Amino acid sequence: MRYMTSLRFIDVVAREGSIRKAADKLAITSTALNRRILAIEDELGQPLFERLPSGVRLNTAGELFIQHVRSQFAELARVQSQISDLTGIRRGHVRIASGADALRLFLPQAVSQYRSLHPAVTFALQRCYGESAEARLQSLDADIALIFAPIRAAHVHVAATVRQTMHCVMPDDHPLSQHEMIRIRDLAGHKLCLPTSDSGIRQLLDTGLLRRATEIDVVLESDSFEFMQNYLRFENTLGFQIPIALTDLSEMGLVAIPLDPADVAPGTLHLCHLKGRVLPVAAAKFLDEIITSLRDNYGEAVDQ
Amino acid sequence: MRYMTSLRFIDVVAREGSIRKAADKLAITSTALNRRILAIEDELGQPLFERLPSGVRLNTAGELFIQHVRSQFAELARVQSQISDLTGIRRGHVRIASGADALRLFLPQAVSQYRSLHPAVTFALQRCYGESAEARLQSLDADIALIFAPIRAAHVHVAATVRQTMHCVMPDDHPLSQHEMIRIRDLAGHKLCLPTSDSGIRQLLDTGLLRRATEIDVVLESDSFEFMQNYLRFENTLGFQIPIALTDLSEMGLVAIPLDPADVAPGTLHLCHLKGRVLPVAAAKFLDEIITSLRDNYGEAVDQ
DNA sequence: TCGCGCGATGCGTTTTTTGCATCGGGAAGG
DNA sequence: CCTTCCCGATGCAAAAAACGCATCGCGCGA
Repeated sequence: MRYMTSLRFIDVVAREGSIRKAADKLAITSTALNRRILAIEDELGQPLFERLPSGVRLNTAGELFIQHVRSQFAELARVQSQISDLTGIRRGHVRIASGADALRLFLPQAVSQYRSLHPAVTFALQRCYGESAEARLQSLDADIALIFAPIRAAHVHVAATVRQTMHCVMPDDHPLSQHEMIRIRDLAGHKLCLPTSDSGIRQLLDTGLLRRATEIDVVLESDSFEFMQNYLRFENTLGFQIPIALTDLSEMGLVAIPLDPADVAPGTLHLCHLKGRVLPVAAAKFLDEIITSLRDNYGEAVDQ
Repeated sequence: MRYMTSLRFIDVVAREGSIRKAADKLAITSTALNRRILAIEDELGQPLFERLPSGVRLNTAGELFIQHVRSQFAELARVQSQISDLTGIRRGHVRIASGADALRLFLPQAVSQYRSLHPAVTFALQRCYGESAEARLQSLDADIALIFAPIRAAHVHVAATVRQTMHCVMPDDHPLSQHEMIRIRDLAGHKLCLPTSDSGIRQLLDTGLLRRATEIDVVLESDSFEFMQNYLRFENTLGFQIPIALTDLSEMGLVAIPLDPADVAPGTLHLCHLKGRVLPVAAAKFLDEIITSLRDNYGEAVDQ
């Protein structure tokens, strides 16, 4: 929308921290951009940016204003999507912030199923962990977040939760592969692959392992589940995963066995959006879909 | 704010129902206005107005959009007032929709007291009854409403309520003037002045009188409390009023005597704003003030 | 001390917006 | 049935706004 040009510009300047960099990104001259900002500050009666030698930075008023600007964008998107829905064709763009877990299989399936019904809806999937996912909701860079970690920020609304029991993944010829359930003490003497510590899985494991004070043998850390899963096939080690991230293991010669919940507490996957925000039609309906899908596939412990 | 010009224009067109009339009001030519509207419709991808021979009218998409536009204005006002508050000077404009009751004495006092503390805050007071006050909250033409009537619309949030016992107003030489409390049956044989039926007072009275099936003698109806109160001094009749609207009666030779609550149920004065809306600082603080003031002056039955 | 990168500003040019004149079409009135 | 009036839409020229270029002043780091 044309009338929002100045607002869009301000948003970019705030993100870039420099008028010249923002101007580059927007493909205009710094002159024009600078004057737009001066004009708005003038109309508002006070500056939004502090001028530093290295660029600009939002002041307190600017922080308030930029939040308003971003909510305007989100609101406009919502209204547009609502209007499009009147014609019968659902349009829109849904931005999802998710941990790597749900990006493996669950979200690809869910998104493709939704898009087969509503081809005019586009998606953006951003991989990120707990706190940064919450931040993206706040800055309106994401509509929906799937967070496998405790929710910290008060501005996040949890639309649904799913309990996820930690699983151990291993080659099917691994010594532990015949267990029905694995205890922490069983891990002693085995080689482990762990996710990096920003992952919710790792945080749960750390809590469990620490409590049991078990001597463990970590041979590898990675933030890529795919890498770790493939690595297990070459070195006979143990990986960890939650159900939502479990792909079809058997054809890779792998098995997943639950850890005893008494040792490692089940984690909780949260479906969230920004509190107080009315989501665009497309995003709201997609959220409904995945809540239903989670309830159907990962069962019992889904709350509204 | 300049960047909102097109939106302001659209709002005026929607209200006027005609591009040419709106153009007159905005002191521009219909050409310019027309093209702005076409431009926005073009950007949005679909028309917002139906073209009638006599002018234009919002279609469904337009209704959705205009609501968005108005909420943008309200939001901007809120942010501006919040930013002004940073500098220590509270600025803003508070629009209040109220029945005639509170406009007599309570609101004049409350507003003047607030303005003595915050002279940069301006006020608009709109006299209107129940349903239309609710409509003004919805269309964002008012920030706060004082409604002496049941709340009908779901979009209205009640911030506080005050119970108001119905009083009978009469010259101090009236036969009933020595009563401690008046029953409906006492009214038989006396001449009455009643507010018009859009008033909350009248509605309460009608309920009470109907239930008692008392024969009453209505000599006069008016929507002006001031007229009625003055009229009582010339013809020895009975008027009705609630405490918040009672001015200093004794110096006019009038007295107010409560009606028995068993006969006429006490009414409820509601302080409302639009549900889900964040009020501008000035409006929010004023609301706090009058809630406190009501609690102090009209006592017991104030809820949050 | 010099050079670099930053935001601000004067000035000529380009793009956008506006106003005037006019068209086509439906509604009301003779 | 025709005329008249008022409506929104549109071509074109003038006015206004936005833009880009060149340049200034200033603080930081080499």
